[in-house]
Amino acid sequence: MSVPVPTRERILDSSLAAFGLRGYDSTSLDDLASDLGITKQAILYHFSSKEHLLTATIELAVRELGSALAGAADQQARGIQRIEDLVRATFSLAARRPEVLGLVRLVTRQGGTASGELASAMSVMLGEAVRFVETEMVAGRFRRHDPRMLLLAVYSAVVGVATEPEVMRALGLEPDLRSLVKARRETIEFLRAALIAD
Amino acid sequence: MSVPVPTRERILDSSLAAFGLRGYDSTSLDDLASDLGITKQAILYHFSSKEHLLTATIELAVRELGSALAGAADQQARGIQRIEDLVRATFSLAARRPEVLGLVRLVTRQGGTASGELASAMSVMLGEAVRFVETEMVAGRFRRHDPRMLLLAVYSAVVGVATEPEVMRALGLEPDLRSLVKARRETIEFLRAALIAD
DNA sequence: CAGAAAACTTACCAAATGGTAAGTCTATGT
DNA sequence: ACATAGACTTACCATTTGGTAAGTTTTCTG
Repeated sequence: MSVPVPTRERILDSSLAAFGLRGYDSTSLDDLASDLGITKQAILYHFSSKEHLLTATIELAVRELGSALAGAADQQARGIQRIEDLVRATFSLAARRPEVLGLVRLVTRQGGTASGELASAMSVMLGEAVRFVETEMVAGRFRRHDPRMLLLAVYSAVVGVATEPEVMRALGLEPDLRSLVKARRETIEFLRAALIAD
Repeated sequence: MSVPVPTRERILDSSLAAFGLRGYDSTSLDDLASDLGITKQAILYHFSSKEHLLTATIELAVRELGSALAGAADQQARGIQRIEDLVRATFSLAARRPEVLGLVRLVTRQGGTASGELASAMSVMLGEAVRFVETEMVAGRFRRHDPRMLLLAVYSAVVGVATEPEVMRALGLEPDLRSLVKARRETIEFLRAALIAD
C-alpha cells in the first residue's frame, strides 16, 4: 500500500527535473503546476516565490549529489580505484537522474543569488578532492600536476561526457545506456592513462 | 575614420553575447534593443522573429568558431602538436569571446529547432577530428582508444575548463587571464599524458 | 528633384508570467 | 459540535514578452 507522496515533495521533484533539464527561465510555474495536476498557487503556497523554489530545488540536488557520491566512494580506496568509484557513481547518477547534474551545471554557470549554498557545498567536496589528489601525488601514485587544475580537467571531462548527449549524437553515438557504459569505461581508461605515474 | 557598423551586425554581436552568456529565454528582445539604443521593432525589422535571430546568431557563432580553429590548426602538424594548437585556439577563443563557446554549448545542450546547422557543422569538424585521431593511432603516436569516445572526453575537458569560471572559483582559482593561461598549460599536459603512446 | 525602397519609430495587442487576495474544503484537536 | 489551522482553488492583477500595423525619416536612384 503506497503512501501518497506529499505535494511539497512532488513539486520539488518536478522542478528539479524541469530546472535541471530545461533551465530556470524556460520553466514557468504554470507549466510545473499543470504537469502536477495542481494550480500555480498551490506551488506558491509551499514556496513563497519562484526564486525560493529554486533555492529549495538546489538544496535537494545538493543532497542527491552528495549522497550519490558519498555512497559510492569507499573511504579506504586509494589511487585510481577511488577515482574510478567516483566516476562510476557520477555516470550512474547521470544515467538515472540527468537532471541533478544538469541543475548543478546550470547553477555553476549562472551563479545567481541562490547558488551560494551549492557553491559552498561544492567547495567542501572539491577541497576534500584536492587533498586526496595531493596525497596520491606525494605517495607517487599519481603524476605531478597542479591538483586544482587536474581536478578541473577531470571534473569537466566526466560531467561533460555524462551530460552532453548532443555532442555524442554529433559524433555518431546514440546516447543510450550501452553507449553511456562504454563512455564510462573509456573515460576511466582516459583518466587512468593521464593520472597513473609510470 | 571609422566606418559606422551596420545595425544588423550590431544586433548579431549583441545577441551572440546575450544568448551565449545568459541564455535564450533569459534574453528579451527589449533588453537587446535598449542595450543597442534602438527599439525592439528595429530588431524585428532585420530578423522576422526571435527564433530567426537565434538562427542567424548561431550561424555567426559557427563562423567564428570555424575560423578560430581553422586559423590555428596547421594542417601539416602531426600528433600532439596539432592537438596543442587546437587547445590553444580554443582557450584563446574562450578568453577573447567566451560567448561563442557559451552559445555552442547552449545549443548542443538544448538541441532545439535552430540547432540543425550547428549540429551539422560540428559533425563535419568532429568527423575530421575522428579521422585525424585514427591516423595518429594507426601511426602509433597516440594510445589506442575508441576515437569518438576519446574526442568526447577531450572536447568535454577543454570546453569545460575553458567555460566553467564558477567551478574555477569553487576551486579557489580566480578566472583571470593568468589562471586561464595556467589552465591551458595544465590541460595540454593532461592531454599529453593521456594521449601519447609510450 | 521626384519617388521609391530601406531603415527605422510610435502605437498597439494578445498571451504568458510571477504574484496577491480571498474564499473553500478538510482534517484535527477540544 | 465547533473553532482552527493546513492545503489548497478561484479570481484577479501588473508587467513582460514576442509580434503586428501603420506611420515617419533617411538613403539611394533615375
